[in-house]
This record gives sequence, structure tokens and C-alpha cells, in this order.
Amino acid sequence: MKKTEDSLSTEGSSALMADVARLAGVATSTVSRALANPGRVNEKTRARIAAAAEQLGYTPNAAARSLRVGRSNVIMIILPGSPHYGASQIIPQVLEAVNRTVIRNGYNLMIANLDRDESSERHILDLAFGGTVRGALILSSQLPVVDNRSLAEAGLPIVSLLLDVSGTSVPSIITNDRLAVKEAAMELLALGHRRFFYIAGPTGNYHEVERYAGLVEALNGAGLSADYITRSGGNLTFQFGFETGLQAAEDFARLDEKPTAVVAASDDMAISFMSKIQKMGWRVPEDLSVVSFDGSPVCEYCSPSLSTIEQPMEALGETATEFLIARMEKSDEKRELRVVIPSRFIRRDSIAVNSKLTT
Amino acid sequence: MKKTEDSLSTEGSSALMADVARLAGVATSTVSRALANPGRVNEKTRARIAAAAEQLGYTPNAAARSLRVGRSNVIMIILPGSPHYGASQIIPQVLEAVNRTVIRNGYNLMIANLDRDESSERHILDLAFGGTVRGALILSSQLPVVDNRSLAEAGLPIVSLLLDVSGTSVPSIITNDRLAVKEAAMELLALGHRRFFYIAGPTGNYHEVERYAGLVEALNGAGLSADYITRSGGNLTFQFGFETGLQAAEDFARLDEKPTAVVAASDDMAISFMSKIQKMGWRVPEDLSVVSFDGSPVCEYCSPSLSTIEQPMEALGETATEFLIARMEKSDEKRELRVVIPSRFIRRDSIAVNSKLTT
DNA sequence: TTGTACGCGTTATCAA
DNA sequence: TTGATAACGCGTACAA
Repeated sequence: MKKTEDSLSTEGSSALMADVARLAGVATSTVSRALANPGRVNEKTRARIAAAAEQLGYTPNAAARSLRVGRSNVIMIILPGSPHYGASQIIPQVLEAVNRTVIRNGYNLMIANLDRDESSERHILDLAFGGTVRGALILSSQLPVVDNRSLAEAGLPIVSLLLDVSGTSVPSIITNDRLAVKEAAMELLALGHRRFFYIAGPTGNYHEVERYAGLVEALNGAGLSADYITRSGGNLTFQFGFETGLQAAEDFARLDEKPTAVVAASDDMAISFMSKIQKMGWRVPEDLSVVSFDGSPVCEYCSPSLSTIEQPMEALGETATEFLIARMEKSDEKRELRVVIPSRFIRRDSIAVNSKLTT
Repeated sequence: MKKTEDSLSTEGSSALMADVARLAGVATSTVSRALANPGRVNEKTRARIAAAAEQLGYTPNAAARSLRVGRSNVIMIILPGSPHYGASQIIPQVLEAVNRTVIRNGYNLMIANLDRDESSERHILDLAFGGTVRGALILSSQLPVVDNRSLAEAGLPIVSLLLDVSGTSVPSIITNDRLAVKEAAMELLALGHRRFFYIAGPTGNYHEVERYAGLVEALNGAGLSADYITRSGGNLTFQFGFETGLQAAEDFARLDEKPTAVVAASDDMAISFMSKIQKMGWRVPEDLSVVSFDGSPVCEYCSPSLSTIEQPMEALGETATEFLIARMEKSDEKRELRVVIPSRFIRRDSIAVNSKLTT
């Protein structure tokens, strides 16, 4: 068998299915079949076609295929406005897990950013209604709506992460912020702490509300009212956790009656708070126990090592993606609308018994 | 003007250009023109078409457009195998800047992961040769090659970030790891330090090699040979920076002659090293000055605050993306093949004069 | 300024 | 098992 001299093996972006068909001496429809349903074609022909495709470095044109079959193989992940780059790497961790799962299932991942402006919402809706994407994951945000288009009505499967919107029939994969904080606070209560200092995330934020509620529930469970909690922060987004922590330290220093336990809504806040409060002369955990939220790896290497609530971001991303793909592929799939993946409290050196217990 | 009762305003994914044309009473080609070149159509017609499109919630089908015009509007970013989630958030920061710039220019961003296995390389090549993407950014990695296909020959513009491959005609947007470390080391030398302890990244890694070279250059400049450097680490990837730092602390403790200055190839290493070495009884910076690389925000809140070299990730991502888009849109654009964006040394409390100077 | 007609590359239907 | 053919939705010559 002679090889044609004009081998296109390393040519730019050409090599169409027609080229493969010609080289293999078959019709394009046969090539298409050989590549998609290898079983429904004569083995010998299949091999010849495969060889031809290989030789030409043939790669199917994705746009043509999408147009023909009426759906893309792209999944979109909608990320909240300002990802924050403190110690807590929620977004990158989720993204990594999502991407891995998406690829493993033969899809591609596209990123969309949901800022608060209309143009970004419009962009997301274009992606959905224009058929660019076949499914969407949305992280800790409400579904965008602009003009007379709403993502919910785009006719594609959607799965929410971290934010519970199962009430609007959108499957939600979430963690139990509230319960996790409650359990951590109960440990502090068991260590004899009564007065708490709470460093808040942005007021009204879903996670902020839940975490604070967990603290209140724990106190209530111990017969204490929310009056035992002194709040700080709340005026800055999670993005500025470090700043919030610094301000909180100053707030703390001004208090007449000092709490003995601190619960922070994010690791960033706790890290900068702890750093500053120690410079101001307080000792952790002797004077003050500190607990925070996120489970950043760096917490283990703080001084003292910081107790935190680890969020199962990998499991969350993977579960949500598999959930979405299941919905995309068999929409009749009956699956629950709400999956809770538990967070885990990691106890480290930043907490100890309340030394002022007898005061 | 009457509205048709059968308004499709909130229908799933339908609403074709033909629908808009019908509603506006024009041909599809006119609709196409009105949407793309609003100038080349009668204003009155344009308004009627716009209204019709609005009413129907029309969104152009991306696959059809891509197929027709022969190119997509998707840019791919190829990320290195195992992103590491320590304190140094190189990848998410670059990603954020890239995504912002991509969207601002009317493109979409797709994520590709370059693990070391063949399947992920094949996947990337499919994206390129299948016309799914129109340009590629590649982060700190070599261009993938599988079978008789190479990304370099896919016929699409490519820009490399962090890794200098300008030698193979791929435009590279990089930082000056070597110079930055050299300058930091020169500060340490000026403070009287002579013996250095270097905590290495993965042996052979581009950044590792460059950073170490910077240290050596600084010493040479001061008339000292590399013998003044004791190396540790090198056996783990950057991903395991925290572990590397812990091991380094143990290595340090075993040394007969203690260096007075530590240079770490990443913040993670320095953070865990500093944490451990202090627990072992050494004081920073009184006994030991520490400097590291990456510029993680958390460094400011370490005890003591950690001197580090801040990498201009936002500028890097933005520059690279703009560079790529310029190449995509006007391939004749003459631009340099190599852009260096300087890193910045941030001096904090972790360094001080060498107290053993007279020893 | 607007309409007609064709083709982008693939897959699916149908007939051979 | 294979081949001819149509169609996916859009953009763009070209003609009107």
C-alpha cells in the first residue's frame, strides 16, 4: 500500500471528515459512523478509517457537531462577583474539583463571572440561550434575570452550590454552615466559655446569616441568650476578611467586659485578628479561644494553630457536577433536590478551657 | 400596534433568527445585518427588528455562528497539572485577571487542565484542532504534543505565562524570578548575613532553578560562592510546600553550623518552616531572617510578618490576555516575543540584621 | 436598503 | 454494512 506523498499530517487546522473519507475510500457518513458507533461498521473499514484519520491528524469540528446535534458539550460555572484571595480558597478548590469531574465525563468547562452589573448577567444568559452551554453550575449566587429572560427558563439543567435554592426547584448541593458552627460553639461552651465575640461577614449574606445562627443556637441550647454575643464586622465583604479581622481586634480591645471565646465567619478574619490581638498583648488560647470557618490549609501553621471548620469543597464540586451531568443526560432521573455535605470541625491549639471561669 | 397573543417571550431555547424575521416582516439576512452591522440598515427597520428580537428573547445560536464564520470566540487557558492550594494563590489570581480581560473583550474562557497523562494532552489538542478555541493561554507549562499533533501547529495564537518559551517563537509574559530573588538576597547580605539556608521547590522546575540562581548570583556579587548556601527540600512539588517547610525545619535543626538567613522558594514553605522553627526555639528575626516567594496576602499576618516577593499576577494575566487577543485579531501585529513584568520585594518583620555578625 | 440563495462540517434518515 | 442526501442556524455574496 502506497502512502500518498502529500501527507497533511501536520497541517494547520484543515483535515475535514471528507478528507478522511477520501483517503479511506468511503463516504463521509461511514466515517462519521465509524467514529461515533464503532460497532455499527465493518471492522476492516473501521480500521482503515481510523488509520486515515490518524494519518491526517483529523479532529472533528466541534461547532458543526454542536449545530447538527442541537446541543453543546460545554458546562458553565457561574462564579460570584469578587472572588476573594485571602487564605480561604473556596472558589479555586471547587473549580478544580468541578473541572476534573467535567473533563472526566467528556465535557468542557466554561467560566462565567456574575458581577452585579447587568452586562455580566446578560452575558451569562447569552451563553445559556445561545446554546453555548448545556448545563450550568452556580456558586453561592442567585440565578440571574435580565429583561424578559431568566436563567431558570433557559431550558438547561442547573445545579446550585453552597446556596440553598431548592425552594425554587433548583437542585442545591450545600454544606451545613449552621450546624457546623453550632457544634464548634458547643465545644467552646463545654470548655467553660460563656461570653462570645463574633466576627461577622457581610451583613445579610447567606453564609454569614447561617453561621451566626449556628452560634446563637448553640448558646440557646446552653440556656444562654444572644446577649452573650458581642458582634463585630459585618460592614465588609468576605473579600476583605483580613481588614475585618484587624478592625475586630480594635473593637475587642475597647470592650469593657471581654469575651473569652471568638468565633470568626472566615479564616481570613481569624488569622488577622489573632495576629493583631496577640501583638496587643492577649494570649491565645490562654486568654482567648479562637475558632473560624473555611478550613484553609494555612490555619495549621498559624501561631497557635487555628481551629477551623473545614468545608468539603472537593466533594461539593464533584457531587454537584455529577448531579448536573445526570440531569443533562437523563432528565427523568429522579434525584433529591437538596444534598447536604457536612463540614468538619478541626480542633487545634487555638482553643482551651476558659481560664476566667471562676472570675 | 397589536401584540401577537402567542408571545414566545419566555420559551425554552427556541426563537430563531427566522422567527425574528417573520415577526419584523423582513428577511433573515436583514435581521443578521441589523444585529451585526446596525449601520448598514434602515434605522426604522433596525428598531423594528430589535423590538422583535427583544420580544422573543432571541439569542443567536453560537454554534451556527461559529461554524459559519469559521472561528469560535472561545479562549482556552491551560493550567498545570496539580494546582496547589496552599497560601500562594497563583492560579486563581491569574485566572481571575484572565477571565475579566477575556470577557471584557467579548470572548469566553474555557479551562483546560494539563496533567501529565496523555488523555489530558489529547483533550487539549482536540479543543485546538477541533476549532473549539480560537486562542490559548498556557500557564507555566510546555506545549503539549501527542501523536502527530502539536499545539504549536494547531494554527492558533498561543501565549505563555510565567514560563519563558520565547525561544520557540511563542510569546511569553513572564516575571523575573531570578532578579527578584537576587535583590532580596542582596538586602539580606546588606544586613550582614553570610550563610544562607535555601528551601527548594521541585528539583529541575523552571521557577525553582531561576529562584535559586538568583540567590547564587547575589552571593557571587558579594564575593561569596554557593558554598555559603545550604539547600533543603527539592524532593516535593510546590503543591506540598507546607510539608517541605516542616522537613526543612528539621534539616535546619540538624546543621552544625547554622545559617542566619533563610530563603524559601515559596510562601507555603516559609510559613510552615517559620512556624516550626519557632516552636523549636529559634527566634525570627533575631536568630534567623526569613524571606520567601509568592506574595500571598496571608504573609502580612504571620508572626512575625513575612517578607516575600510579590508576583504581579493580575498584570500578568491581563497583559497576556490582551497580547493573545491582539494576535488573534490582527496576526500581523508586531509585538515583542517576551514581556517581563517585575516582581516586587516586600520587606516585613521577618528580616533583621545578622546578630551573629561578630561570631 | 433589502431579499435570495448558498455553504460552513457534521450527523441522521433513508434507501440500497 | 454502506452511500446519498438533507438539515442544523447563521452570515455573506450577489442580485434586486
